[in-house]
Amino acid sequence: MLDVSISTVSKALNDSHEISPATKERIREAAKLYNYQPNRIAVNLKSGKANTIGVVIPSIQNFFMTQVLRGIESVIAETPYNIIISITNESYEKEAQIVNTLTQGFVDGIIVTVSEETFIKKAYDHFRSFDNRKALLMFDRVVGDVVCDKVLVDDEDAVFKATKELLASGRKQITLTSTISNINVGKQRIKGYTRAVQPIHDPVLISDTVENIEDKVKILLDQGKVDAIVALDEEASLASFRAGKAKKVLDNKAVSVIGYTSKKIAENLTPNLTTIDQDGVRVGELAAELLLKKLKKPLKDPESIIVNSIYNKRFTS
Amino acid sequence: MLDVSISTVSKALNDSHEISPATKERIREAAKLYNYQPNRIAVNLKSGKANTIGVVIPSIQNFFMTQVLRGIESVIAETPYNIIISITNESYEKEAQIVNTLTQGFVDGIIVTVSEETFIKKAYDHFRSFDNRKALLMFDRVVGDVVCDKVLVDDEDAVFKATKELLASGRKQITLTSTISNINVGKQRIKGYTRAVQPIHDPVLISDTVENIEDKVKILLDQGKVDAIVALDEEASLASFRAGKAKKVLDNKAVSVIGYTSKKIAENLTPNLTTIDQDGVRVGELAAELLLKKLKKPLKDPESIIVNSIYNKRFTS
DNA sequence: CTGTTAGCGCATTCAC
DNA sequence: GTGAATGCGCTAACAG
Repeated sequence: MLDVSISTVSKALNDSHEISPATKERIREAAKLYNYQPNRIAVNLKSGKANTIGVVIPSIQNFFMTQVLRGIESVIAETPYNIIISITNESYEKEAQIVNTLTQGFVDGIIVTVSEETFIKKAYDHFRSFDNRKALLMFDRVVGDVVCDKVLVDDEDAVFKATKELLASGRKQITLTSTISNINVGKQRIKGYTRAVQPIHDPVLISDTVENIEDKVKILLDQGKVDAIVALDEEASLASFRAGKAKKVLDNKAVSVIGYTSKKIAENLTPNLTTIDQDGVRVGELAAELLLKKLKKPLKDPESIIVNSIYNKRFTS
Repeated sequence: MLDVSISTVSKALNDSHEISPATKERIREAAKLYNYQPNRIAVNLKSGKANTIGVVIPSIQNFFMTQVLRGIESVIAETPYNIIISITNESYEKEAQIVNTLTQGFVDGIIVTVSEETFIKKAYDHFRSFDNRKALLMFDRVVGDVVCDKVLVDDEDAVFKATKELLASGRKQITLTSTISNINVGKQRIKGYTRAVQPIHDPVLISDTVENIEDKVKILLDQGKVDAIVALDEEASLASFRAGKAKKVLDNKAVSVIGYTSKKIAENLTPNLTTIDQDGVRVGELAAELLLKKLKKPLKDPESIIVNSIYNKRFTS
């Protein structure tokens, strides 16, 4: 149309040194005028690269995940890579489908938190089978069997230490509540709790739905069998908190509740909730950095990094 | 390798009627064995379709957005389409870049909430310029000038009604707090508030950062110039709430706070927070349905749908 | 400095 | 019922 060949256009737009400044300028103007945009799909197909990394997570309704996303984004923003996020809703089928789709040309690598159903089914083939040249990194909920880079949180240790703190502050009957016992993260945390209380008393585990946790905690409180609760996730934390409020044992400090909750919630509750804080942003940053490293040197051995949590005491006693 | 041509394989895998059941079976087995996956990029390039819709939002750190995402996903899950989500972090540049990338072959249509910076800059070209055959839908924060399908929330009306309720319950000095006055949603809500209080008293607007809101509300409370606060977003709600708690005017019901907050937060605060609830899931569902409709009939005239909010009273007085 | 050609991986006519 | 050839939009090696 402008009396030049197609490849000249391509070269001009890519600022090739073999095109004269004059024609470059003409072509660029025409491109702007006609609002030409190179078809990324074709570029990807040709180059075999996507310049995109995929993030596959079970849910977005939780503070930790949004923090991790922020961390990933802050790192990736400094690179030419784009991010696409997909949500599995804790479904194995959806996870497998998404991982397959993404790795079929859309992305160069993926960052994954494994869904609950996948853990229950122990079905990990979708992580093993895809083209080895795609980079894979798991964070938070990882599968031991699958060989890949990993970014972990010190779940067992963090809960162990937090429980110890409770014991040190004079608590004698500590109950654990959880809605996430099906996934390895939950199991690790239970280990930490158990290891801490074992010398003092038998572990008391309430591993159930939100509603049932609230009811069961109330019963235990009525029986006077609890003076502290360790909650493993936000749902369990709030259920335990509500039970304590209902039984009026929180404001007078008869019972302490500590849990995994966002700062925003913990600080606005009355009384404030003591929490175990995970550094989600750091997890995301490390995950992104590690993946980028692997993208550059695909042959490197897989690494695992552990990010420590912080015990954020907000009660007095 | 299996003594058939490339096109036979393609047809067999796509279940073409021109291939004999026998060879189909052989090819499928081989495909499974070698874990063959058709390259989606190539398929897209060939077909000109992506079977994917893009969701572009400014942030994910807020309950409404996660609800909308759930709504979108529940609808899209019933279709052959995939979803990819991208976050703009309220940045114009990122938004423009993402919209351009996605529409260059990755997606068939996009669902967008416009970022704050884009509103401030009034820079909407990236929404106008892309290929008309891509479908575009805006929700929540929409640009009046841009012609496309829209799903809106009844911002002005909802705040108008809520403020009226406060007045009806005997409140006489209502202050508004907001961190979102730069975007049209915030402006609409301010209109609703103003329209409601105007007959009674001059509007009092605290439009600031979270920290400043908390301080300014405290000052107003000290001066005895407020007996109710309408907060336009979660940050403002919690800042106003903390100020009220600090001044001990909430538990004795001297002051009412109502705001935009997730149920999870509202119900666990003491006292519970009265809220204006947006039906995010419904917004997402409608957005997805409308976009799918447009994908089928690209020539239809743009539609706008308004989703009503619900006033969820949790205080007594 | 510019144009011709081939090929990325697939689906789809059109012959056979 | 099967295979050879063409092209999706682009880049890059090669000629001119």
